[in-house]
Amino acid sequence: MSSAEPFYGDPETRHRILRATWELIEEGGSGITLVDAADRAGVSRQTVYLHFGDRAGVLLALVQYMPETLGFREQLAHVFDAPTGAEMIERAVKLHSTYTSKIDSVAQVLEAAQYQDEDLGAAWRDRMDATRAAHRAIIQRVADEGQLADGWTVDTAGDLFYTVTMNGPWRELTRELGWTPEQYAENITRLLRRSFLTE
Amino acid sequence: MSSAEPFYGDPETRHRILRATWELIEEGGSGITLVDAADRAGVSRQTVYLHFGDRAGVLLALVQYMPETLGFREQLAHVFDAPTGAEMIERAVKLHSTYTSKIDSVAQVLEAAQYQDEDLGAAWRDRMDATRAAHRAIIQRVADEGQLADGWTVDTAGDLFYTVTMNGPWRELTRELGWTPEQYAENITRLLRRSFLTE
DNA sequence: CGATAGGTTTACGCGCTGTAAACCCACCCT
DNA sequence: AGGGTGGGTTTACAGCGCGTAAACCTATCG
Repeated sequence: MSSAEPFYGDPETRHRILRATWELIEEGGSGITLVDAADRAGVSRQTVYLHFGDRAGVLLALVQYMPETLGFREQLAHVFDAPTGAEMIERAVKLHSTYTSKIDSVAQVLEAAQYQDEDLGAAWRDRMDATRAAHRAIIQRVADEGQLADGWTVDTAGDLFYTVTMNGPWRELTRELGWTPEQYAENITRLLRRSFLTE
Repeated sequence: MSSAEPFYGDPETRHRILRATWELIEEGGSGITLVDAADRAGVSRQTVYLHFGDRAGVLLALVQYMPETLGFREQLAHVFDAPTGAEMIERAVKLHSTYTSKIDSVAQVLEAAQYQDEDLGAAWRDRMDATRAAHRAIIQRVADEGQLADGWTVDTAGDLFYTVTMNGPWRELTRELGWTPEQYAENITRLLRRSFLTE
């Protein structure tokens, strides 16, 4: 029942629980337990329940908390400030790569947990939909400039852009195959430009 | 301790447990429990432990069982029979798409579970490495034919080919965005060909 | 006819989740 | 001073799934 509980308790405490959870997931992987998080936050387990209702509630809160504390909105604005569509693609991939390197551990846990809690799943899909819309908008810009290569529609290319730059491939390339985030950005950008843009 | 237990018990029973697990995951998603699997297989919970050691052991066995029962090797051979590298790419993507549509539910569970059991993680990585090698070999063939576009190395293009055709993007496109496996194959093929092949 | 393989039944301990209730303390208000 | 209240703590308990152990059943085979 992690549904939109209004404010409860000291925001400072809430803040600390979220940070603790975040840290723990980054360090220790997925097997994080509420006791761990509570301990790290210097708080009893029950306090966590007071603030977030249940386990999924904590993760749900993290979905908002992370982009906020990392100033994601502002960085995204910079992408849309780009002069050309081609430049937007490059900036978007770069942002995606650096941002993902900061949140991917948590994202991985969220991805897995989304199927076990309805609210959490909905929140996650919300973010995905927003991401997808942004990618589509970029392709739309490319098309408006007459630069979208033959064979693509805005929808198709937008969806491909969105899915190809999802966390899974990024994770595999950087974590398992040893690519740096910069290499990722460079090569994915090349892949996309060659496919989507007219010469 | 799901480590390579030798044969134990009736192979038929083993078979039925695996099929039951497979079915349940396909139907019900990730929250599958050993009781569920045992019940469906018409067997007691302890029998499952006798055959597979523990939960991870069942999934571990599935990693082998699925490609075997689906005749994956043979289909893969057909990919490598292709006359040209470009044709190999097309066949590989097509195979990937149809095969994934049969195993993705289970794959999703395996992906999630791989971090909680060492042996299972190793087995999963094994399969991933094999997949990656196959993709690389295809790109190598393209390069041998002098068809690899400027800017790519075999390694880089191979890794991109491998990661772009991972399950995550496939899942998102088909399950969430409503693409058919055929649309997926067609568009991913277009994406890759445009990027990797010389005109 | 006894041994063995393949399963079943019963039972137990463990860890994590989620809920509930009683209590504690600091602060504010009158 | 004294009562209320908000924010937390402590203790306790039920439930579920995993994993282990031991005793028992029953075909089959030499």
